[in-house]
Amino acid sequence: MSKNNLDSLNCSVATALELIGEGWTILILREAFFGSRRFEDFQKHLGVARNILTTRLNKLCDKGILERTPIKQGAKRHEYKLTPMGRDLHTILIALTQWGDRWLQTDQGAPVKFVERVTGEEISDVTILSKDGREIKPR
Amino acid sequence: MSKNNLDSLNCSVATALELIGEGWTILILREAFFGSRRFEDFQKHLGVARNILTTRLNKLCDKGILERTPIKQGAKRHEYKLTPMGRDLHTILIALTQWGDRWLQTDQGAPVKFVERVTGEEISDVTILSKDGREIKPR
DNA sequence: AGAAATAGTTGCGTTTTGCAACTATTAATT
DNA sequence: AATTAATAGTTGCAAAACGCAACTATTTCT
Repeated sequence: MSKNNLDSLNCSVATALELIGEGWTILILREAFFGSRRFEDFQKHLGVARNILTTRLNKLCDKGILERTPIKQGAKRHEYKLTPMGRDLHTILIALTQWGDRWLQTDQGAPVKFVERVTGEEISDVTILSKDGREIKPR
Repeated sequence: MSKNNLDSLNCSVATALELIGEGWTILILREAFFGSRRFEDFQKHLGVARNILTTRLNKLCDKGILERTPIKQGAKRHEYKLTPMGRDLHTILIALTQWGDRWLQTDQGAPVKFVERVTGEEISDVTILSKDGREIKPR
């Protein structure tokens, strides 16, 4: 997939995919949402090759989706945290998860449920709403 | 990205990405939502290499996201159409588009707006709702 | 100080992509 | 019906991306 081709499509989806469409990137972001912060966390949970993880984390930081901050003040080691731009990817992650749960049989059902932190209630399916709040179906 | 690795994560996101996470696949699906049906439509609009397009369309058909149907009854040539499983990807496409529009500067603003067919009204941002309809923010 | 943990880097083989030319079949034109 | 153009791939080869395992360099812990 040549960068030039995608650019020339001049489309938000194409541009977004240049940032988060490479292999492992979305899974790395999912791990970040689930609380992973450090290189070894991501590596152990995902089993991704270390050199690939390095390049993905670097790119995500460069593009402002993750940020590197010291583990504690004065420390030399750093951790990778979602920026607001990164946290805003939650709709994509949840839409992906729910689509997967609806259409792809896994052996053990839906292994992860999203619940509200405050109430502990499960969230509902992602829906596309019109500006006045009615649900919209495709086409 | 080894298939084995992803499988062992046993996660809807990982499984979903095995189907739609390869290069060009999501853009092909976007074209399908925009009305492309035939091989040359996809190829011309995206500029994707023809051999890649072949393998992606085959996989999407194999997995039930697209289906091949004769262009008209009795015709030898076929077209690629979204199945219900494919149409249900609209949340992911819209979430991606809206994230891109919010965070990625393109030279000419948001080039595509999603509108309701019936009313012509623009749709609102994708939000994650709790089961009783309140909006939920990440964390 | 010494040992263990952490965070990468490096080299190399494999796989996936991209490109362009070529082929085969179907549909349109005369 | 024969010829031409359009459509839908296929093939071979070069370039880029990925995967693996071993190695290195810092930090942190004891």
